[in-house]
Amino acid sequence: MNQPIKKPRTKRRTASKEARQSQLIKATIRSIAKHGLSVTTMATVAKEAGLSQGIINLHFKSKERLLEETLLYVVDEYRRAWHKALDTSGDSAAEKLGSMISVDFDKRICQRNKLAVWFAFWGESRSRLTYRKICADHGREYKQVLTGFCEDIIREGAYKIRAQDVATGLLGMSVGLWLDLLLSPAEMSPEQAEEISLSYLKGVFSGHFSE
Amino acid sequence: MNQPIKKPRTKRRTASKEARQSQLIKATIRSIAKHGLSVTTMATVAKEAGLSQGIINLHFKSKERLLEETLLYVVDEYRRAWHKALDTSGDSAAEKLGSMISVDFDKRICQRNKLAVWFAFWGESRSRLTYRKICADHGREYKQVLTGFCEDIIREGAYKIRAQDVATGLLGMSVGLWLDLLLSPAEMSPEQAEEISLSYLKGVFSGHFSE
DNA sequence: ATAGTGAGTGAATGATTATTCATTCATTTA
DNA sequence: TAAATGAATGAATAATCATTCACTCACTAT
Repeated sequence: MNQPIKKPRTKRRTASKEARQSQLIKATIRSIAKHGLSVTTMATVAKEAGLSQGIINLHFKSKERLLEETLLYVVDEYRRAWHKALDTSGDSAAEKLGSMISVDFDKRICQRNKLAVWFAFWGESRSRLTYRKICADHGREYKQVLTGFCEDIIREGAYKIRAQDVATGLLGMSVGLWLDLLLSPAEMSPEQAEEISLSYLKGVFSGHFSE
Repeated sequence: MNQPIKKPRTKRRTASKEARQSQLIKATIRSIAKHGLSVTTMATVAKEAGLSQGIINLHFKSKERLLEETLLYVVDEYRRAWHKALDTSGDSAAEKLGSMISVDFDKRICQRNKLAVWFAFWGESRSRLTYRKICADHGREYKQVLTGFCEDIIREGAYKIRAQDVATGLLGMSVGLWLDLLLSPAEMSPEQAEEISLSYLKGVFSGHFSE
């Protein structure tokens, strides 16, 4: 407190642990999107972050941990987004379902950098227990909530279909539409994708979603 | 022709170019499924094939070419499968559509090793033009055919939905269900997956698919 | 049989990469 | 102000990897 005047001639070289970790995770996301997971090295991440080689091992123990934390970050951001959407949406099951769909195609969630991370880790999941577990844990929770709303709607409308099947199909369709957004952004927009998902819901729950 | 009797004391050490290349591609598929693409090395592939280090550079110029040929192999196998299914299925658009779906969940096509390859390359596609092009070229053809049948059905049934949207949604759902088969085989079977896809078609084309 | 052909090998090479650590430097504490 | 702290650096290290190539071996043609 005794140095009120101080020219910050150079940029701050130190930052809080959390800020640096977040900075490195975001750099990892960009590196995976730009170079692919198998060409993402400590060097590409450090360069992307504008920091030095050794800093990743300082903040994360190893490259592997950095990658796990990156996956966790993306999964958790998605999880928080749909939890929040459920909190602020209308009370009916149909409205809840609709708000979950719209999160899938929210610009923040389905931006290409993030989608690249999802697909990169799915591609490695078969051989990496940790990745598979992170994805499976979230997927289980998500599908359970989705199934609950479908059950309500089916009860209300006496539809002849299994709730679990609709939930699985809906989630699956989001994954496939995400792939379109990732690989063919010229031929697919988040708005179109959301419309396609809604048309599925109109098809199976005609009494609830046909405006 | 002058040596009718010959004890093959050791295994044949030479094989035709095609046989070796096919052997190496299949070994690559197993390696990607077992170790993941980013841990698949010349050594893991050679070991999986039961051959020596140098043989990959002999038959394919580089690791990169081997990977491209592997992706092409899987894509082409899938392409041939649905072409063949269209040749042998009934004439109506609904039957054609149904037979394309059943190819997606044919044991030969959706076995986990193959699915691991699809997702591994999708994960790298953003940063590799060659992979992206191979996937996009097939995807375009597939979706075009699918859209054609949807147009026929929509015309026949006067459904209020865009053919392209159904085709995109259907293809997307297959991708998502493949992910379930890849990551959670205990909770998803090809039969269930096919049923879920069909329930989507029943929803949007109720007059054509409700038995 | 013998020479010739080319598939196949695997040790050697050079490039890349994750990790370590002695050192530097900004900031805080005394 | 001086000492202490710990964030950050980046050169050095050790490990891994793709590629090369001189050589071996199976098979064919003469």
